[in-house]
Amino acid sequence: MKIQELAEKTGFTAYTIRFYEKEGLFDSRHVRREDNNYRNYSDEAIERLRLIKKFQSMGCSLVELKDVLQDVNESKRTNEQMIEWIQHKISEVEQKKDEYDQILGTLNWMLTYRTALMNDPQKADAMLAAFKHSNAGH
Amino acid sequence: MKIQELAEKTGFTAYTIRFYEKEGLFDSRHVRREDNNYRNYSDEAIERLRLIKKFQSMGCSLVELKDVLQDVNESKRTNEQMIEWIQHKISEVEQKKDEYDQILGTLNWMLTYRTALMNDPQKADAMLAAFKHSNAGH
DNA sequence: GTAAACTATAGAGTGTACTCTAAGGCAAGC
DNA sequence: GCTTGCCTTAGAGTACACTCTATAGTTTAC
Repeated sequence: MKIQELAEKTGFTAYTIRFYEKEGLFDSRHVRREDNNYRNYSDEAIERLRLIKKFQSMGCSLVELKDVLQDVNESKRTNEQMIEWIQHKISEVEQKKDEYDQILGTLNWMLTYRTALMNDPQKADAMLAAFKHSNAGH
Repeated sequence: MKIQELAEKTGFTAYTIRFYEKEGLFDSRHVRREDNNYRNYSDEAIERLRLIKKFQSMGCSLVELKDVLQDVNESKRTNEQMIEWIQHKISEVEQKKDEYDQILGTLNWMLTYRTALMNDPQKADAMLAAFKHSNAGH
């Protein structure tokens, strides 16, 4: 498929897809050139972009991704290094999930507070006081 | 407390803390000036920075944060708008958590694959084949 | 066969969030 | 009183991830 089609199928712009190629995030499994020099993408390119999106959302830089997504055969890293990296990422993601639970707690507090502010100002004051008190002991 | 102390207590640099002030993320609850023009931070500044860190890790920009963290009294947004924003953020965080579960799935697959590559190459091949097959039906 | 719509490249520009430099003032220890 | 180190500011510089412009070639529809 051509670049515009890939862009539409993945939600990236054609600009971005070319940029990712320049950054070394694709190889011959994903793109080849036609006789007219147009890029021809395989279905694996879709998978690759989905994977990039996933890893990016967990805070991976493009440089890090480039390293990690390389084919096993041509990777600079040994298999042991890769396993180490994956384990590290797994614990990072698990930590992020915990953080998100904390954030949910904060957001729910804010929601309750803002709702009280409208319906029950006295309760809102009490919440604020309780919050300040809970932070007094660190 | 002075800026260096706040920096050490929160893990931000003094540069960043001043930068955040320029961006309007603090108010008189958090910083005041001494006679010598030095910034004097309250304990609330620590809380504020922790909150900034949290919200930032869920993809909030500093501009968005500025809006949201403003005191109820001087906020540009109505309470209703704030409640809407909070609810929106809550569903965003819940979605992110789901995404992270997916990523954990991917990472665990990668870990199993890489381990197999060392100990049981036949299994690794089978995994790769199964993976490609699972993507054939979208 | 020509206009519109797509493709290509190199390289410039943008937005976000820092990060640092330069030049000067203030504070604490010797 | 002087050095060392922290504080101040304005503004420059950096890193990252795009995002677009200019220019040119190719394909498609009429």
